[in-house]
Amino acid sequence: MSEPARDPSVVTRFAPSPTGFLHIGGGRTALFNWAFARHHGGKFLLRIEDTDRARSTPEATAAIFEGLRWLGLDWDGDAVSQAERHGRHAAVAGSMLANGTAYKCWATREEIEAFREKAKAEKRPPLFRSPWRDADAAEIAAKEAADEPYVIRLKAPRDGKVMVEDAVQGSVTWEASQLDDLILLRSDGTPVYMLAVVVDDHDMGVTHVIRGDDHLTNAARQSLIYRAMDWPVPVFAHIPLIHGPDGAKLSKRHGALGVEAYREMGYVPEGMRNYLARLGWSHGDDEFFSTEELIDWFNLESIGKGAARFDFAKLANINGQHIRAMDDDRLAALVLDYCALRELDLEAEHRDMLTEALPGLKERAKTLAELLDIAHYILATRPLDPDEKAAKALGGEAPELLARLTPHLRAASAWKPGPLEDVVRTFAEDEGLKLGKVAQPLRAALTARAVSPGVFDVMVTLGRDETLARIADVTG
RNA sequence: GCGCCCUUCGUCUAGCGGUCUAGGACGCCGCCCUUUCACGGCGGAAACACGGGUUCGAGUCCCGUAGGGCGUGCCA
Repeated sequence: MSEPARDPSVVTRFAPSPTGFLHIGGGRTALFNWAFARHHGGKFLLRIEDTDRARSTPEATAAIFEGLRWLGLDWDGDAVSQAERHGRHAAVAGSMLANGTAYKCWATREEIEAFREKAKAEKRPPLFRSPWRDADAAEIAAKEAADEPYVIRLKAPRDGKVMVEDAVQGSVTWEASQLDDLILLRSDGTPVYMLAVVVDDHDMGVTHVIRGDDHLTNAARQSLIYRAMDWPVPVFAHIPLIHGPDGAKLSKRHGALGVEAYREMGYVPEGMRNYLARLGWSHGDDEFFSTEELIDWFNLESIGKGAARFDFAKLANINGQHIRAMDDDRLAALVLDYCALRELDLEAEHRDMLTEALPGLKERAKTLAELLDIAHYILATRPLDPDEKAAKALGGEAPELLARLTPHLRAASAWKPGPLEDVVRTFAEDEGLKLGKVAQPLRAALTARAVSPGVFDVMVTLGRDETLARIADVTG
């Protein structure tokens, strides 16, 4: 199968505003940009849109870094701070003033508001049409002499069409009359988002802008700024947003969490990357794939246009598949990291037991949280507190049965799965019982759960003394 | 209000005019495997929003309708 040619000149970027955490939707946008850049062997840059000073704190920025690192999305070079580039933004606005693609506007907020109200009342688009766009030189000179505050606006075309070629949405067209003379520079001299993005993307050499489709209309406005500066317009790719299970906007209750919340729920980076990639992008019938495959396969053509709903069940499944497929060293590292995150202090002994039991545990867990729960028999100390199902398995004749089994266990030739299984099987046969009838109470006694890895493995992990002690606890 | 975008099983999606009595995955149901739970295997129910065109032929192209999303700031 022939894949599209690689293009090392590709430069993508992820440009979040620091709101205190990396939103899951932002995580996916970052992933797409990253995967696209890595696929082509190009660059993936990071820019923090901290233009809104009030909301931008070092902590908020750190949270973005942390989220990206956890997801395994490495960026090239240092993150760019948009706020630090305000001088450059203002200079560009100055250039536009000079080349006639922008103008100074002294309209007051009241004037603008009144204009919009009137337009709405007359059922016209509420787009402000500044009288200063075509004001005569004398009027402008008067204002400038008076040193009154002004704003710099883009001189947008009033006629014709504005077209954006989008790699995902196709070519999208607006009537020029639907676009207004957006403000480039505020009256306090600071740039507005629309200007800052264009200048930064241009200066950073961004070739592909991959972002949420809530920016589609912005792309039209931004393309006007590119043209005004005679800069090449990057390739736009507006990807559909992620919706909640009910089809409405993603809210806190169904997944609009920071990626760190998923980390806390026990999802692993491999699983998140796989699931997020499949939300809006596909590669034939492939559902489960590695990050290497994602990079190899990722393209803009296979991004869908419709919004995708977030589905925890599928995320859990994909995550479980990755946990199962993971090699034990990687999994052990993730488990220990997760314990630290949950502030679980593991004794060295327990850590070793956990590592040893990983093969049996990972088959049963969809998340690290589940894995730890199934590992309860390792983490808990005697006397165990059986859950409901385990208590049931320990009822009736179970204590007597286990009491009769105990001497056989003591006499086991070796404390290994094979010999132990032989002992229990022989015992079950002698008792005229199926293996399950013995194994289940045994499991309950040893793990206080009805679910665990194979009992014989559990016995080995626990060791002879602990195993016998736990059985003694229930046989009295 | 105006503009732009979207619409295949419950969900994520394949599908780029005939190979679609629409394929895969998750979830769900049943069976098998089995010391539990999982895993795995087998099978099942389940979708082209609606209405018009175009065409020999439409899930695939065009136009409406309905529903949904986004935008419409001296926010980003």
